[in-house]
Amino acid sequence: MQTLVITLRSKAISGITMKDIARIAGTSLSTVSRSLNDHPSISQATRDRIKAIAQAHDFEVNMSARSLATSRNSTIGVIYPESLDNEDNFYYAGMLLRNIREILEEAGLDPIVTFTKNHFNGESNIRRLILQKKIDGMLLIQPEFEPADYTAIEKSQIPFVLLHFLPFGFEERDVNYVYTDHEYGGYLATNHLIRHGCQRILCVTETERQFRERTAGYRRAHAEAGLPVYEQLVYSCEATYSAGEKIVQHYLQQFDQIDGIFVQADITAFGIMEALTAQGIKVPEDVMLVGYDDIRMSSLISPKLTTVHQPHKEIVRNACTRLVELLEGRDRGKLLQKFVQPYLVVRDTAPDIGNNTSEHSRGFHAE
Amino acid sequence: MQTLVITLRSKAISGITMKDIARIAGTSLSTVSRSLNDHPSISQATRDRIKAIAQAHDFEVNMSARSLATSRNSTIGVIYPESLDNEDNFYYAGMLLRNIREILEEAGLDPIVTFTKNHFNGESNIRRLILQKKIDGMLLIQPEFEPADYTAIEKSQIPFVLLHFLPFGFEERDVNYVYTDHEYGGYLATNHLIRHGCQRILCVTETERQFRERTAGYRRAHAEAGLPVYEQLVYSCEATYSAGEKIVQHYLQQFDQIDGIFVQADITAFGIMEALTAQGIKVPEDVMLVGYDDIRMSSLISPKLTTVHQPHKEIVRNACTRLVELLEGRDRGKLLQKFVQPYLVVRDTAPDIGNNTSEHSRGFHAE
DNA sequence: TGAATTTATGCAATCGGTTGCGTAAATATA
DNA sequence: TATATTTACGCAACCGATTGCATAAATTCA
Repeated sequence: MQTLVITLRSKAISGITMKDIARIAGTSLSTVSRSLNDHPSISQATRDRIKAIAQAHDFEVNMSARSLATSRNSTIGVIYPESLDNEDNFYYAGMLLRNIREILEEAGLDPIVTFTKNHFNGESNIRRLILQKKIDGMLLIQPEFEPADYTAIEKSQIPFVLLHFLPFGFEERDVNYVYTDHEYGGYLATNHLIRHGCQRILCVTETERQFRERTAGYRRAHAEAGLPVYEQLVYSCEATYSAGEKIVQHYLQQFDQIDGIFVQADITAFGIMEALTAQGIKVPEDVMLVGYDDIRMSSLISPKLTTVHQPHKEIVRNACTRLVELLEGRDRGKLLQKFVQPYLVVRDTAPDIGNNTSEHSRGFHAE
Repeated sequence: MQTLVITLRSKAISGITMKDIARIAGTSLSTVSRSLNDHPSISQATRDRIKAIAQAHDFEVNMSARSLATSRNSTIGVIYPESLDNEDNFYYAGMLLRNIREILEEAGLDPIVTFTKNHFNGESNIRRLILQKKIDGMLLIQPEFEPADYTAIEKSQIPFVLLHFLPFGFEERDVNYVYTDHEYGGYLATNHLIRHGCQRILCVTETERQFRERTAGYRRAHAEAGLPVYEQLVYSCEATYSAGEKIVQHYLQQFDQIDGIFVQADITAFGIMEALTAQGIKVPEDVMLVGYDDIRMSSLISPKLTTVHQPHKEIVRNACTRLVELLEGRDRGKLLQKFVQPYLVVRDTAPDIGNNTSEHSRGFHAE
């Protein structure tokens, strides 16, 4: 189906400019600009008149022109590793992005998303974004940095906030961040299992920082309860579904001893549950299980997963609020280094003593 | 922890400009611009020399300036309804976005995402994006349009492609779109059930267009097989998890008759399976079940879901390719109105006759 | 009422590129 | 060798805003 398209060479039905408004209002261009930006030195009458004209003509400021003149863009870069965007982490990245968009919108900012690849990538996206002046602030969701990237960020002097991840060594640097108290999350999960009678708790972890911290919480819970930690029960592997099946295979002989599992990623928990079921091992009757992340699926499958919930919204809100502060030049000297507290969501795989499958029963906060 | 921040008033370590390069190279500004843009009327020698200088100084073009001069932005707007971003559809939206980002990146374009709210929203995001000149093309993922929005789009004369949804009436308009052949998807699913002996197939649908088309496929499969369609078995409801539970309740008395279910959304299928299990009805032994969407979860739960897969990547690739064409002014007269073919993924809830749970066994394509 | 302020507005430079047009130098043509 | 072309580059206008500085008009003060 072919169509004749007549391309008008006359400038399309594009919006009017401030110059046009000036002509209509019989004022100067500067007056229009100042009126629309609520500059104080404009009389109320003129301001109103000009705003009315702008409104009547559907005027919207040309952001390129404004950016060029002010070197501000009202867009901020959201940068996260490509690996956060894989099928298993999908929900996770989406959750963060969704909250980011929602909160930035209130501040009149647009997020522009880009990735950092894991494999080295000479032509760094970050550097490009900064130099092209497309962004004037950054939300960095990065477990670690390419040295070149971080150098580019620092040299650029554009404001940024780290969230969700905290690369090693950054907790003491003069950097704004919002991070979860994973040690406490690990403690909550393990303590829950111990309080419900578990004595030999398998701990499925990973090598990244936040997992190590969860394991530290696992240890603290044992210590507080006067229980020994069996090192062979601490198992490190990728946080994927298929890893869960391997783990069950690996510990198959020991499931008469193991009475609890703390899996530090829900997706892995699913793999484990599936494999356990296949082996005729029942959750929670034979072994209790607590996950970490509280992804959507966890409340849908059966039995529903008891898990540690990370307060994404709180993380994002804190980070965005701080970033906006920085963009507006407020409190530049302040430093936001916040740890948010996760909480336990008790469901079926490790139910509460009364066995009431209450949703969202919050754990105690650390402080 | 307080820190002393010394804000340098000297213009930060921002990049150099073309003017700087011109000075260094001892040429005019225009020559620099033309060199970097590979304009033909520049000698190879000059071009190389200038590019070398640019490279050596980490030059990146200031996009605001370029946009202002050319009224092009190399960003395209990705616009979808907020409802696609809810917890149940999450994976879905993420899947599309992910593919979009990947494909646009190859073309040197940045996506900028925004939503349309369902509740009326005078201050339309679309209009703002267009008038502010932040985007020079659009990917529209919209089941329908606010009249005001669509008018703004048309008047703006910026290129756009519809994908994934096709609002009523648009199939015959001079509009580029990529859409799935849902009728065929519905046919595939139903035909699979019928061929495996199902005679009374519950059809769980919804009111939106794509669902109606799936139901049309359901009817065609019946007609071809010479089977009657029992209208009371066609049930329309929201595509959510909880709806699934309600449905089982609603049809509880009839499950001695019903031998197959075609659920037009995987997430609803999960709700149904859960409720069926609770009632002691077994899938696939007592009733076979085919879903639609092939979300991640479908291949993870047990029994694994037989479902219709929509080829997101193909949809997105077609749409993006066409959009890039339009942006470059190529084939403006052409019209891309493409239907992509979904295929059936046979898994456990409606296994193949040989009962081999082969993944990704493709259905036959319609043409 | 004249001088000192304050208020409201305009002028013009600037942000960093792109591009039509003009022209000198280099090359091809007769 | 004189002329016609082509090649390579510079000039200057322009894109649409913002903003420091100057100034006319309005207001306050003495």
